[in-house]
Amino acid sequence: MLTNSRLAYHSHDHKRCVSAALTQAKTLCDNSHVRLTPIREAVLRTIWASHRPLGAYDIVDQMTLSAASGKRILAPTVYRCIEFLLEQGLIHRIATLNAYIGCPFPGSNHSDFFLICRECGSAAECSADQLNIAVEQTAKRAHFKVESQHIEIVGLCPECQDKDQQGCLK
Amino acid sequence: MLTNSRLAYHSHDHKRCVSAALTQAKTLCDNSHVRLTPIREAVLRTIWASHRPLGAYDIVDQMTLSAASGKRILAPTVYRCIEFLLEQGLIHRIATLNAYIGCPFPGSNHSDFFLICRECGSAAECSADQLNIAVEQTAKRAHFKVESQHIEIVGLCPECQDKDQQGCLK
DNA sequence: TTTCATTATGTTATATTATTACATTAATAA
DNA sequence: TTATTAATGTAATAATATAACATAATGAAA
Repeated sequence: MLTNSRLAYHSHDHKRCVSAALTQAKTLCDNSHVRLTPIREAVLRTIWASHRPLGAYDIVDQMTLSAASGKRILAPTVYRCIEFLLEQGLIHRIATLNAYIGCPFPGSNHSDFFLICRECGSAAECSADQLNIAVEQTAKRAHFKVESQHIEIVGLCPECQDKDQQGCLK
Repeated sequence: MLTNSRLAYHSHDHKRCVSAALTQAKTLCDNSHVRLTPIREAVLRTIWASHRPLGAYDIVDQMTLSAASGKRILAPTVYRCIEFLLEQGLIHRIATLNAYIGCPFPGSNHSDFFLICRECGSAAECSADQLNIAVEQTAKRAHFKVESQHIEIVGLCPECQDKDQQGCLK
């Protein structure tokens, strides 16, 4: 099983996540002969600021903040970058949240399986053959031909389970 | 496995789907001591007009059309009914489409597993233990505690596969 | 039944998310 | 260079969803 759950839910050197994501992005875009422009890279970097899915207008705000001398990045620009990054498989849309998250293993086989912590907001991605097979078999019994799948799980990540045990939540 | 895929994807006497849904809704609301008011029932009926997920403003438009003498039903009213029906498990939100669909087996165990045909737009719901187990096990390997799940599959329903074979699509 | 409290709906305004249309600039190819 | 295509800037607006507050309907208690 492929997953970034260790990183997503525990404190770690996040700079390494970001640089790994950017390196992979550059390689993939090179190979696909598409351009990872400075703005697209900046959007990707903004989304990778944490393991929490980020809304489109959060990205707009963040980028406006971090841009030199308050240069405004407007919604259509951000949406165009999001569209590009989705097409290249570098980010995913978390549909139940209308939010976007970086893909930790772009280019690899995907389950499009997300574990979203309702408490801390962090989301991990997993890819598991067993799950894909179960989806395929269940669909098959309905004579349905699967082309893409999207699975969102909401619950508690390991850290927030601990806090919950200790009565630290709510 | 529980599914309404036969009905969802093939021509059938849809009036029976609607009346079954309304009967179940009344029973469930009675048992839960909540009120299925005329407006809530009308929204449920509108959503059940087909097996295709319906957007909130589609519901607004449909209801305005079918209401006597063009009485306008406004967005907040519809959203409040949607909220109620979601809470009672009588409808589901298809997150990737921002749209709503009737639940064919409210009150039963759920997988929240939807098979959405990209061609005809119809969606079937399935509930399969095998799938729930696969989700649970995959989450477990990430030490994640599942509280709710939502699975959307996009592809081709049986009828549209046939049409595709015959070259009738695109 | 009357009164009170609660729940549901009506109405206006507005917040949030996403896209269209068109102008301008930058990158690539002939 | 020049032509072509791709990317970005900008203003306006569409589509989806909610807030705030007024009014009406319902159910429970006196």
